[in-house]
Amino acid sequence: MLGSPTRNRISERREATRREILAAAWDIAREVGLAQLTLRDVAERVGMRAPSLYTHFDSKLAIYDAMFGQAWTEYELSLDQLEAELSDDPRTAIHQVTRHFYDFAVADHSRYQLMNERVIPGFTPSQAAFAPSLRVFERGRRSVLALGGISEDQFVIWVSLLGGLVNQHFANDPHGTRFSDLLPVAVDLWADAVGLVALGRAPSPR
Amino acid sequence: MLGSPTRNRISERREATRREILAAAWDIAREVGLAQLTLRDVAERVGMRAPSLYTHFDSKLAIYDAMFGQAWTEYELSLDQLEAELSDDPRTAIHQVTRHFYDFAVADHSRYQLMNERVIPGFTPSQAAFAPSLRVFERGRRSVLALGGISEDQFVIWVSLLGGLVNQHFANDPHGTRFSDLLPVAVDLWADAVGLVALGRAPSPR
DNA sequence: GTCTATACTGTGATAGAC
DNA sequence: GTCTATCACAGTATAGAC
Repeated sequence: MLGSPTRNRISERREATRREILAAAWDIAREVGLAQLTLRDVAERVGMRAPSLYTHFDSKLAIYDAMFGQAWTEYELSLDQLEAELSDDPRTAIHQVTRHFYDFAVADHSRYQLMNERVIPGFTPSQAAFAPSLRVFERGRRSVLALGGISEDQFVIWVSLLGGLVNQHFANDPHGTRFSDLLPVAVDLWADAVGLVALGRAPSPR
Repeated sequence: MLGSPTRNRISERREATRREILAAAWDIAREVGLAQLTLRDVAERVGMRAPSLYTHFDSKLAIYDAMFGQAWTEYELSLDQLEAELSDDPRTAIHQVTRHFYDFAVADHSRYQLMNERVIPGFTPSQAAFAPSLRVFERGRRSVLALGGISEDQFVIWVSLLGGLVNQHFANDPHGTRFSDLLPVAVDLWADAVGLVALGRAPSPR
């Protein structure tokens, strides 16, 4: 019964409506800010009244939760392309991985806030929505450790540095390239300290 | 006229009431979270009704603004003691400065959110409240650059790394010491990379 | 000047008719 | 599945008592 054609058409329609709602929510979040999102605005954009959204989502936080899952899934998918282009040279590779994350983060402030900051009062991602986030972290961890000679501590420090630079960007130069320009400098600083070599030469002396 | 005794007593009373309101606001923020603060709760704690707060503050955001100024002023004052205790050894000194900021940040999540993250929808600090924050930054900048051989870029990278570690703490281990333990490791990594010597020995090889 | 009572607006959320 | 009506609770503007 669950697999009957009728049942499928209905659940497909439901899924499409959910996606429509989420797309509207993203649009509004980008326009007015993640926290300024209101259910009435979202409903209006999809041609509904606010209470009707409760047919598709349990609460406003459930909408944020689905958006959280979408954002991390989107990033997870982007990793496939990154890994296909990844250089054999460890020094070049860490620059690539860092740049990839940084550019994704900086491209959409609302998305970054939802993914990595807890800006929404009361919001904590559900286990289901958190899953892609965990996978991404593990994948990044393996990528970086695979560069050779990197300790767990050094990996966490790299993560912290990268997150710190993104925060500095949004706090102090959200429309400029100051921290984007600083990114390779920071990566080299870290790579020098952990002794990450470039192919064919010794760790660069600074 | 402005300096008459009556005028002073009145303005002193006003100031005391403002401080009382802010103290109540801090208490509630620590209990229920910075963003969950409501004017009715604040008013109740000081024995008023919510609208009465508007005699002393223009808006809820004005209360956050005053709290922002208080927090940075508090940190600014704490720097006097730090600088009195500061070691002559550059390597030891950077550990002290870093630890001082980290411990202050981690001691009060609401305070840190207000000072360094933009968690309150619509809140941007006023120029007046921002002044102590700018002074602290300049003072920190001068302290670090005075250690010798540090570039502006390297200073900004230190700031980013420090902020990143605090964020990681609140996001992933808010009640533990994981990132506190990692702090000296991160500082040494940075100090090694920028060639910050310890007194009487060469930059430590890693 | 200080505080209160009242009320207006906008929010997320629920109940029940269709 | 979507609507209307309504609720509870925010921040806050206003008028007026003291």
